[in-house]
Amino acid sequence: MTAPRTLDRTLTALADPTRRAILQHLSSGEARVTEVAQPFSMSLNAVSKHILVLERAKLVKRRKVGRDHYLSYRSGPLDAAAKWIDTTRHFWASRLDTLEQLLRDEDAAKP
Amino acid sequence: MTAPRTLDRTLTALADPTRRAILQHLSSGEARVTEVAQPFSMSLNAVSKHILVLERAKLVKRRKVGRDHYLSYRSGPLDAAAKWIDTTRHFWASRLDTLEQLLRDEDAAKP
DNA sequence: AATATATTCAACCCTTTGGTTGAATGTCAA
DNA sequence: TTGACATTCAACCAAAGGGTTGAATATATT
Repeated sequence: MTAPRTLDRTLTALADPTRRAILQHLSSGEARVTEVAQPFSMSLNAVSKHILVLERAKLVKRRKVGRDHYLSYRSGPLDAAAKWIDTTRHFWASRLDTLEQLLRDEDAAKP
Repeated sequence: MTAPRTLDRTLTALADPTRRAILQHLSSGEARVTEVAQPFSMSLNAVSKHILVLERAKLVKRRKVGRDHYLSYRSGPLDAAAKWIDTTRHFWASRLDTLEQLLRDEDAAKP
């Protein structure tokens, strides 16, 4: 299972449009920090911070080559988050279904 | 499609263990604010605020009966988030696979 | 050696967030 | 009506988030 703190970090990282856009951009392959920052209207430093958040969440990996830092997308945490959400969702759905069934039965019993 | 702001709110709401626990609790049916707050070691007011966050994200619906507020879980946003994550994930996976394929081909072409 | 480039570090500034306490509001029950 | 209960509102606080600017570091280029 995914530790709660890990899930926190993953979801927090994903809960920001800039960071989602960064991941989007990295989906087509590695890119350097400056390249990743280029489309945004904020400072390079701001993007650098966003990248750090993604890195802490292990959604992005960094490979340093000389002065260049190559960033790449890592699928692990997103897979884990998807799995968590999905199992939780299904679990809840079945619980709610059961409840509904129960209420329906109770209704049907009323003559 | 889910509006970005909506997705932000959903993910932000989920990125907190207290709020996830609240949803967990609501999965077994409606509950009043005090009931929901009972298991936590924080003040009722703090929980009330968390509920508000869940409500803004439409993950929780409130039904007032006299002085009691009955809270219930709504599946919509979680379904949407799951769908978003999943399609994004698959899209990226295919992109990365394609890239890998490309590199493999290029490698194979080298005599 | 001097300069330009890629990136982070550090300090600062707002705003938001997650928590507190105390008072206010609305409803039920004696 | 008086008092207990369920809930929010309001003010406050400390910490975190997202942004800025300017300096520092490390590597390339000339």
